[in-house]
Amino acid sequence: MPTPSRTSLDAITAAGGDILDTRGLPGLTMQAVAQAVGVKPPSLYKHVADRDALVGLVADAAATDLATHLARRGGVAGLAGRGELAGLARSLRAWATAHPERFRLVFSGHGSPEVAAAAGAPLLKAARDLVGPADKLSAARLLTAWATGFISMELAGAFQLGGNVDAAFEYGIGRLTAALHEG
Amino acid sequence: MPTPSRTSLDAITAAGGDILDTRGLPGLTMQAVAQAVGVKPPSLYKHVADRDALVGLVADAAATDLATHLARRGGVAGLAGRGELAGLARSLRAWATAHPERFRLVFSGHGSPEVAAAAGAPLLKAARDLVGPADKLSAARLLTAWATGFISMELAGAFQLGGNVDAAFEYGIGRLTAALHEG
DNA sequence: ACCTGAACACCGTTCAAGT
DNA sequence: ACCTGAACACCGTTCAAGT
Repeated sequence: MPTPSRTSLDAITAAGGDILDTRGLPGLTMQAVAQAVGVKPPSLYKHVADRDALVGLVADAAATDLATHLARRGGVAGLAGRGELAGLARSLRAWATAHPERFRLVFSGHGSPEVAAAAGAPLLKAARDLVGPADKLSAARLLTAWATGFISMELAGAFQLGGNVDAAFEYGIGRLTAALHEG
Repeated sequence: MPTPSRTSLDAITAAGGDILDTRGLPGLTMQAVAQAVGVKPPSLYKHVADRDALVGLVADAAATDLATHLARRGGVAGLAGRGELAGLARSLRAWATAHPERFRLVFSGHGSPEVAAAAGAPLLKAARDLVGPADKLSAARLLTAWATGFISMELAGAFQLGGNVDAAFEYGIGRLTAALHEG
């Protein structure tokens, strides 16, 4: 007699995201997720291959959330060129500050490359407006690498030497957008 | 009757580094390290508080290794200003490529902030030569954030969109050093 | 067709007992 | 003073048995 699923991939993914936020990646265990969706751990294997696959699902969901966050911000501002890139960088940092564990997971390589690439689309578009199609990929990578590196170091507590971290972020935005604008 | 230690912190740290290289951070277990130094797992707790502390030791050893690698390269080249920063960035990437797991660990926040800061000293010096003392901290952070972000994405396989990754790295060096030089 | 209990291998950690 | 065996809690995963 076929029994309807007592849980679902969506429920599992959502519960995984909540657990990631509150207990970090080490706390994202099969047991914790199973309990959150009201099922015993072995049942999860009917929906997911193993823990790695579950972590990948949570990573992809976070990347998609980030993508819509970036796309919305870009649309609202409607600025072209230099200001658009700056806005995207600030928007990325704001999202990372609100969801530090999700940010770390998105850029850790646990998700699918396709989903991660989709999240970078707004950046690619803004980069093309600034430097033209020939250099847009390199320019987008320059800004993405800097922003994710800066935010990762900030989240890891690597900015112990003092100084204003907000100011350092704005300094980077200013120098980078100026450097790209000239090219 | 006092018994001389059958192992040591140095041996434990060195074995931890080897295991990290070959089996990654998940493979860096108390059991694996104990076996490598010829001891049973409970004995490690006479030398180390817990696994987190052991991981921290390995991270600090890696950061120190990176620091000497960067300092040596800087000394050999002997270039001032713009070329020095570019050389340091390439040197960082070369070290990361040779020891990807150690690189990831160094910038993951598991080590002590003091040791990590010491590794950044050559960069701080090169930045001061280029932009002056007022902006040296922001400038060093700009280059460090970009380089670590770029390399992290490269190691995570985030550069799926094609294009020449080496060329993108050189593009970043060129734009960044130019932007800092003008300031 | 999905869920469960029981089981196994593995891991971190504690502690009393050895030398 | 350091090392060990035994033990405990926890985790991922498999599988036969339930409904």
